[in-house]
Amino acid sequence: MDKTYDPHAIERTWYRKWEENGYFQPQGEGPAYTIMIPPPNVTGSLHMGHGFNNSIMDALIRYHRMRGYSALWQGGTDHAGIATQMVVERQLQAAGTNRKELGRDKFLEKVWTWKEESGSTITRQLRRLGSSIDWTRERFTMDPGFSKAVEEVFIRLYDEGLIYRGNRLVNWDCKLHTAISDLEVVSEEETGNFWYFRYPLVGGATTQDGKPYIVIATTRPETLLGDTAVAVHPDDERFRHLIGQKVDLPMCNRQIPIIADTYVDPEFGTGCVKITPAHDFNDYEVGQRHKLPLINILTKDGAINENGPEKYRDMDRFECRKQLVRDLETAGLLEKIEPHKLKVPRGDRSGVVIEPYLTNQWYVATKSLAEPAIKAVEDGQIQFVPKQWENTYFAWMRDIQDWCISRQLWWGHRIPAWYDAQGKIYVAPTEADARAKYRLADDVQLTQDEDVLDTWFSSALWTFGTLGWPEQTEYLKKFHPTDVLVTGFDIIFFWVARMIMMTLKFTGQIPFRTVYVHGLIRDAEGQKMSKSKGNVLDPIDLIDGIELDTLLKKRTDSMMQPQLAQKIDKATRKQFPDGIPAHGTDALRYTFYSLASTGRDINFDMGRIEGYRNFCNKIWNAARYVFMNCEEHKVTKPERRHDYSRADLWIQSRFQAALKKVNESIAIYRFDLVAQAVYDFFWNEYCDWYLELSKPVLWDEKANDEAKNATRYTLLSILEQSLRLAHPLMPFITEEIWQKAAQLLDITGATIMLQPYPEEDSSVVSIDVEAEIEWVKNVVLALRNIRGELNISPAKAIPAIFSKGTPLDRHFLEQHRVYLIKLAKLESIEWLTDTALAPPASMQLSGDMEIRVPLAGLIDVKAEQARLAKEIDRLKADSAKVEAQLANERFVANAPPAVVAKERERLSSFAGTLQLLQEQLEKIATL
RNA sequence: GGGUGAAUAGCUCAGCUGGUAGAGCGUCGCCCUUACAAGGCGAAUGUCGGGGGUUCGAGCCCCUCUUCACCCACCA
Repeated sequence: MDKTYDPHAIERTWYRKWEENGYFQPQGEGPAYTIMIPPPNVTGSLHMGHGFNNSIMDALIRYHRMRGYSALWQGGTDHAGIATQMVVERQLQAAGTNRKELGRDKFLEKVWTWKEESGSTITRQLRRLGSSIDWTRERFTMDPGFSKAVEEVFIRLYDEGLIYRGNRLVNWDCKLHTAISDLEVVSEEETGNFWYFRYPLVGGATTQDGKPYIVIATTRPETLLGDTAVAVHPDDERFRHLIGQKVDLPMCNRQIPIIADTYVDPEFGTGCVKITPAHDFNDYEVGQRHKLPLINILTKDGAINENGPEKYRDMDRFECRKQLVRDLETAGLLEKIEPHKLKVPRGDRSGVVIEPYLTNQWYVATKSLAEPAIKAVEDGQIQFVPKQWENTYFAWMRDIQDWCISRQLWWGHRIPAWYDAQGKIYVAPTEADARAKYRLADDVQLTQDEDVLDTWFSSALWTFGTLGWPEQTEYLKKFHPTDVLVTGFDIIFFWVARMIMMTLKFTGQIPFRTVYVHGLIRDAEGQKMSKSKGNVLDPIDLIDGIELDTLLKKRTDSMMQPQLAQKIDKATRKQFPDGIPAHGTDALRYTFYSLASTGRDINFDMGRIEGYRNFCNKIWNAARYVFMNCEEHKVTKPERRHDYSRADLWIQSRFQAALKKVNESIAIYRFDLVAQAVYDFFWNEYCDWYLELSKPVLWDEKANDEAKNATRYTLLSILEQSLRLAHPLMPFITEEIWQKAAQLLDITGATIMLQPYPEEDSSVVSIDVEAEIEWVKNVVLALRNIRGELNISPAKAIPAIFSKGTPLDRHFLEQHRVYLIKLAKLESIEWLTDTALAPPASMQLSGDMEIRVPLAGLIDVKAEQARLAKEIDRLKADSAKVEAQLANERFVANAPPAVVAKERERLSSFAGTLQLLQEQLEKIATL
C-alpha cells in the first residue's frame, strides 16, 4: 500500500466493478427496501444539494443492503419542462433562430438531441458520488412506459371529473408565454411606488369636501386601462353617498361605477380601490360578486392589446405605465406619488413579473385527493422526519387550491385531449381512441390540445410509475410502497404532497413510509450558493480538486455584470489562493453526513472536508500498520478467550458500543451521530489506543505465539468490522482496504458491498475490561500531562514512582507494566510504600494513586510550580462550587440522595487532592 | 398578518427524559517516537442571545424581549 491515501487511484476502478457485476441490483430473498431517487433534471449537472441528498440515500441503501434487505434504489431523471426548454431555446437564440421558426416537431427533435447529449452528465456525476443506484432500471419521465402512466392518470382523472378545463385568471409568465402554478410564483419585496390618481366624478357629484373627483391609490397604474369599477367600503361614511355613482375612467373614455364591497380596507390608501377584474386576483373576486365585465388589456407578451386605448396599444406594460403616468400628470389627474414597498410576483424560472391573466387552462380538482393524503400523515402511515414538517404539510394541504397543470410549452407530456370544431373536448390516449371512445363520425375534425402537462404532474407518479404501473409488475408488488423519500423542504408542496395524493389515488398505497426532510446546503457564511454570488461549490471539484484559474473561469464565466465578476474573482482568490485540493468522494460524503443534523440548513465548511480527508488518510495508514504486522503470519481466530490480551478484549467491547450507536442513529436518520460514532471509535479508540497497545505484544520477543496471534487477529478483525461499519458512509476506501483484510482473514466474497453488516453481540461486551483499560488510559494521561506541561521531550524515557492507591491499583500496575512503559515512554516503574521517602517530583493523581516523576535533572522547577498552581486554582474553583451547593440545605433536603452523596464524595476528593498538591508545591519551593 | 427554525469556544456544529458544558477546524507549546507531519503528545478557550419565572438545581422546562433565516398569505 502507498504511504499516502490517494482517493483518485481507488475510486476510479471500484465503481465500475460494482456496476458491471450487478451489485446495485436487489439481491437475495430478504424483505424489500426501496428508495426512489428524486429525479434530477435530465440536462442538469450535479450541485451540492444533489451531493448531500444522494449521499444520504446511498448510505441508507448500502446499510440496508448489507443488513440483508433486497434493496432497490431506483434511479432516473426528470424531463424538467420549463428548465430544459429554456436551455434549448437559449441555444437556438445563440444560433440566431428560435423555436417558432423551427416549428414544434423540429424543436422537439432538438430537445431530444440535447437530452441525449447532456443527459449522461448528471448520471455520470451521481456515479462519481458512489451512488449505488440500480442503473439497469433507470427511468426517464418521458420514456414510453412512464408516459403511458401519465396518460392513464390524466384520462382517469378526467373521466372522473377530477381534471377539468377552466377559463379563469392564472399566473401568466410573459416571457415564457405559459401559465404557471401558484407554487412557481415567488413574491419578493421590492421598492415601488404608490400612485394616487384622480378619477373625475360624473354628473356633478362631489366628495364630502367638495372635490369633483375621488382619489384612488395603485401600485400598477397600467392596469387602469382595464378598470371596470371603483370600490369603497359599504360602511365608509366618506364615500357612502357616492355608491352607485359613476366616474370617468381617465384616458379611456369609459364610465365605470362606484361599488361597495367589504374587500376594501378603509384605513389603507385612500379607501377607494380601482377594480381590474381581468388583471388582479382580488379584483376578479370582486368582479364576480358584482357581475362586473372583464376587460383583458394585455397580450401574451405583456403589451397592451386592442382593448386598450389606441395610444397605448403594443406598448409594453412597463412602458405603458410610464406613459400613462405622464399623461395623467399632464391631465392634472396625478395627485401624488409615494414610495412604497410591495411584494412583486415573479416567475421562479424566468424572473419576470407574473401577470394574472385570463386564459383557458386544465386544472386538477385537489380537494378530494387531498383528504386521504392528509389522513395518511395524520394516522402516521407516513411520517416526516423531523416531525415538525408535518405541520407545514397539513397547513398547505388543508387549504389546497386547484392545481393548474397545463403549460404552454412544447417540451413535456402533451395533453391527451382533442377538440372538435365546436371546441368540445374528447380525452383519450390517441385520436383514434378518442373517436372510438366517443363514437365520433369519421368526418368530425379533431385537433389535439397544444399544451403539455406541468412537469410535477408526471413527477407525482414517480414511485409507482417507475415500477411499471399501470401494469401490475412483480417489481411494483415487491418494492412499493417505498421506504423513505429523502428530499429538501423546498419541494414538499411541489412534489411530496402531490405524490402522496396521486399515489393513494391510483395504487391505494402510500408512496413511502418516511419522508426525511433535509435543509439546504449553504456556503460557510450561511449564504445561499448562487451563480451571481459566485460562491458555488461543485461537488466534483471538491472530489477531484480544481486549479485556481479554472475555478475562477468557472465562477465568472457568462457573468453579465463585469463588476460582479471582479468581486467574485477577488473573493475566490482570497478563499482559495491555491485552488481547491482533491479530497475524494469519501471525504465529501463524510462531510455531508457529519453536517446532517436535525433538518436545518447546512453551512458547508471547508475545514470539515479537510478533516475528513485526513480521517481517510488515518484509516489508510492504520490499515497499513495492521497489514504490515499481519501479512507475514498465518492469522487464525484464537481458540480460547484466554489468548486475548486485555486490550484485545477492550477494543472488541468498544467496537460493540460504536456499532450500537451507529445502528440507533441510523434508525433516527441522525447521520451526524453516525459519522461521529465511527470517527470517534476508529480514531480515538482503535488508532490512538488499541494500535499502540498492540505494539508491546507484537514487539515483545518473549510473548507467546498464541498471544501474538490473538492480537493480530483482533487488529485484523476489528479493522475488517470497522470497514463494514463505515462502508455505507465511505464506500470506496472501505472496499479497497477490505479486499486485503478479507484475504488475510480468509473471508470469501467479492465485495464489501454484499457482506453482512456487523452484528451486535453482547457476549463480547465487558464492563470489567473496559474499566481496566480505562485505568491504563488514566495513568498514561497523567504521565503525559506531566511530560507535556514540563516540556519533557517525547523521546526521553522517564522514571515513574507510584504510591498509595488501592490493592487493585497495585494489581493493575503489575498487570499492565508493559502498556505503561510503552505508552508513557517510561524507563522504570517503582512502587513506593512510604511516600515520605519520595524524591522531589512532579505529581499527578489517578484516583487515589499518586504518580510521581522525579524532578532531578529532568525539569525546571518553575514549570512544575506553574503546573501545580494552575491545577490548584482549578480545584479550588471546583470545590467552592460544590461546597456552596452542599451548604444549601434545600439541595441536601430535596435532591436525590445519590446526587447529594456524589457531590459529597467529589468535595472530599477535591479536598484530598488539593492538600496533596499544596504539600507538593511547598516541597518544590524548598528546592 | 400567520407560522417555523435558529442564537453554545475565534469558525462550523453536537449536547438524549433538567444533575460537573463537548467535537472538528483554528490557536499555543513539545516532537519527523519503526501506520500516519493529511501525524503524535500536551495545553488554552465559553456570564450556553438579554431579562424574568418554575426547581434544591436550567444550555435543556415556562413567559417575555432582541437579532437572524426561512415558509405561507390577496392588502389595492
